[in-house]
Amino acid sequence: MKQAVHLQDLICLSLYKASRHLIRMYGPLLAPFGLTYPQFLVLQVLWEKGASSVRGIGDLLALDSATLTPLLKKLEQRQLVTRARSIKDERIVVIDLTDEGQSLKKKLQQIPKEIGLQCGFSQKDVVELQRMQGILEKIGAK
Amino acid sequence: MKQAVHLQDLICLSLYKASRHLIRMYGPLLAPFGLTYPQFLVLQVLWEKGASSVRGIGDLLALDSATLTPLLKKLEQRQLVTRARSIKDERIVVIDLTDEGQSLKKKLQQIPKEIGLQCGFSQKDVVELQRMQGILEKIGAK
DNA sequence: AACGATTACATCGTATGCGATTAAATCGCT
DNA sequence: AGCGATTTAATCGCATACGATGTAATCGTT
Repeated sequence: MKQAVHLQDLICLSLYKASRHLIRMYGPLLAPFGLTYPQFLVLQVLWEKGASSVRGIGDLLALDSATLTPLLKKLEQRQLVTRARSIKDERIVVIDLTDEGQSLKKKLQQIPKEIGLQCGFSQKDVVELQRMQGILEKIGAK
Repeated sequence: MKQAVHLQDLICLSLYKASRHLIRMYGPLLAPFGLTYPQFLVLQVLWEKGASSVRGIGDLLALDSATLTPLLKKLEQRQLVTRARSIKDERIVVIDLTDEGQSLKKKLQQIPKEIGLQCGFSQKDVVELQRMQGILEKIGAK
């Protein structure tokens, strides 16, 4: 009953630092395209899933409309996506890629691998990190 | 040369989601004390290390003065910490706990364990997570 | 049909994060 | 001692995050 919790808030602090560090690594690679990491993630969703609702994007990224709506408006202003109310259900706003947004896929899609290299992970690290994924997904499962 | 990078931005997205999810879990536990997670982290540093410079805190949490200065001013207004220029080196601002800040330690220190329980990690998960730590620290090593 | 509950977004307020820049103090080297 | 380089904080601008709230559309039941 003695053990003080040290700067090992262990898991959470490590995740917090590692997450921000990786996002910072993305910065310089995305800046030439005028994009941020969350914006890149939204594009990634659209490249993979096609037209999606705000909710659909938010479910995949664990972000709500308070964060996504302003972000999506910026992507719309950049002409990378379109925003339109669904006809079948007026509550839903459908986000879709413009040609320009679609065309970015080829230019940006190798960035994650780039980051992986910069991290200098060993083969073993990669295995660990992938096993870790399962556990992290569990955390995200609410 | 074919493999598209799917929503497995793998590592980074998982970290990003897991980190935010854990921080969200802290929210309700810290709110009664009027604290946020980053503020709690700063207090944790001070509880463990004692009086520290802004830089010293920032090194441990990977945050710079642009983030810490406003945050520390808030903690100062709450009377939880003091801010004072060092006499030996006027560049340095020394942050120290007030009695009130010190006294919060007992009340807040069990929160991380609380979170751990809520996550429902198995014994095995914990081992994995700790092994993961080493890898994550490597990421944070710039 | 009608109406309370639910769902999907949008908006507001507050609190981070961080790149870039500035200002002041200290260091190092000659 | 003198001065350019470095170090430490603070400031600015912009882009998230998220709890709380508001609003309109749709759903479920009666």
